[in-house]
Amino acid sequence: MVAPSLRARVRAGMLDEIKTVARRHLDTDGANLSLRAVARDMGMVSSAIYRYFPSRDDLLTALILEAYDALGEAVEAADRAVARDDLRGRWHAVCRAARAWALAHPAEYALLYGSPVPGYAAPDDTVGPAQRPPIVLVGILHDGLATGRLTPPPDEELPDPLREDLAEIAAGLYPGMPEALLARGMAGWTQLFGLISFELFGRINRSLPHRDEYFDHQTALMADVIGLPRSP
Amino acid sequence: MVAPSLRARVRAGMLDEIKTVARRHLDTDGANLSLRAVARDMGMVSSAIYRYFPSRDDLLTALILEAYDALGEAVEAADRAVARDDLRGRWHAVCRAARAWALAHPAEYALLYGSPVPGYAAPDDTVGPAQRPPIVLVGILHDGLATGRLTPPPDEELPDPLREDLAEIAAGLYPGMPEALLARGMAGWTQLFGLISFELFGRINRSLPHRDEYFDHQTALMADVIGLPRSP
DNA sequence: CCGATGAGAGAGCACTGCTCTCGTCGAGGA
DNA sequence: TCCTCGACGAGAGCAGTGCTCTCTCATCGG
Repeated sequence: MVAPSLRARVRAGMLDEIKTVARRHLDTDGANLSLRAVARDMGMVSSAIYRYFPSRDDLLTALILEAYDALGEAVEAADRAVARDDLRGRWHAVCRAARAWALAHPAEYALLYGSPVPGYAAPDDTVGPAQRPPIVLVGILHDGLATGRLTPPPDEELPDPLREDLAEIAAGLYPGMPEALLARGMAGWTQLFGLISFELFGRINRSLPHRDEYFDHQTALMADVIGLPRSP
Repeated sequence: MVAPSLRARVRAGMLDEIKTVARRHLDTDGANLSLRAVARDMGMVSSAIYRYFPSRDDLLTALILEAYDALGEAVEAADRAVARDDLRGRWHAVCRAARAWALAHPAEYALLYGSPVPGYAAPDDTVGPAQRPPIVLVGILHDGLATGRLTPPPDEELPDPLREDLAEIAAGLYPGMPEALLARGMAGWTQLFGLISFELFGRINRSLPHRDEYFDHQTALMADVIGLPRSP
């Protein structure tokens, strides 16, 4: 491992500082991030930023990538902190961690799961980190199957094309997972995302002051749907 | 009813035309609507738009209001077109109508349910139209209760504060609706929104080509959770 | 030590939302 | 019928944006 030159280290520091300042602007001003404002905050001129990021969208992409990883790390850490065989506890921990991260970083969450920025297409680098939360959720189901604590739902009538799609997804994660169970896991993930988005984008607050309880109840409902056992 | 003056009629026509052109721009360029571009398309100068909308945000608000009403109308029409006692049929019709409207008007859907435009606060006029879809969904539950076709879920252990919140919401819609059932209805609404958003914001297409089947299966799953009877 | 390279500054372009002013023209009242 | 007031559109202008180009200077590698 060769020691990086001074220039390289300074450059890495600048990259970090730009992203930090940009993240701060994101949290206050929302998604329409101003490159010039970031540069101004750093005592630089806007054109200097282009030495580090070829365009504003690239800066956004970097922020999105880091946000995906931060969310994924938070979710995985929450899962790790619970005993492996406490399936329902893991489920709730993961859901709460995702919500907590979103509430703590609303602008970044909006960047990840809000309406796509027009004219901006997320590069392929993002699909990996983006799948970490749902993979954790499905991992709980897999562990439940493996230890026999989770009995898969009765094999309901799935249309063949859908069954094949689900089987292919399962093959990439945990081969042999029953399609109906995977579908329910995805329902849980969709529900989790919908819950957080509703809460964050302000379509629920008015008439539902006790949001923690509501969130826990709704995620518990999905845990029931999936069939996670009640007590560890 | 007094006949509106020529000037008033011309003004109303201009308002409509501006909104129409703006909607067209919305569908192509996304949420960052350019007032100047709209004016250009109408052969006007940008400042002239300000005779009709005091700011860009007000134009956006008008579009949002109309979009809420269009979605609400589509959903209510779908509900009306099904026999009242076919609860599950109504549920699916409403869900499909919402999805179809969203797929047909992605930019407007993003305006309604995507990340909030920074610095823009939706005025109170929007809460009414915004609640039309969930009210339709809950109406299905209410009809099911009234006709005895829907048996409410066992009264699960709801924390008291949550039960009170739900009771208050129920009081404003259908007094006496069991809180646990209302909660499941809201879960269905959250799920529907999450499904559409995932599909529209491109976080699902890659690995799930048969989206119609997936959507129907997921909404059927929520119909099961709510307890809607299988056949009419 | 010296040339190549990276970094920052500054000017400039096309664009944005928005404000202000200035003619013009139509509708309603005297 | 005339006249006044108000609505309307045009145009210039301001501050801000992303981005490009050029110029200068410090740093690094050979």
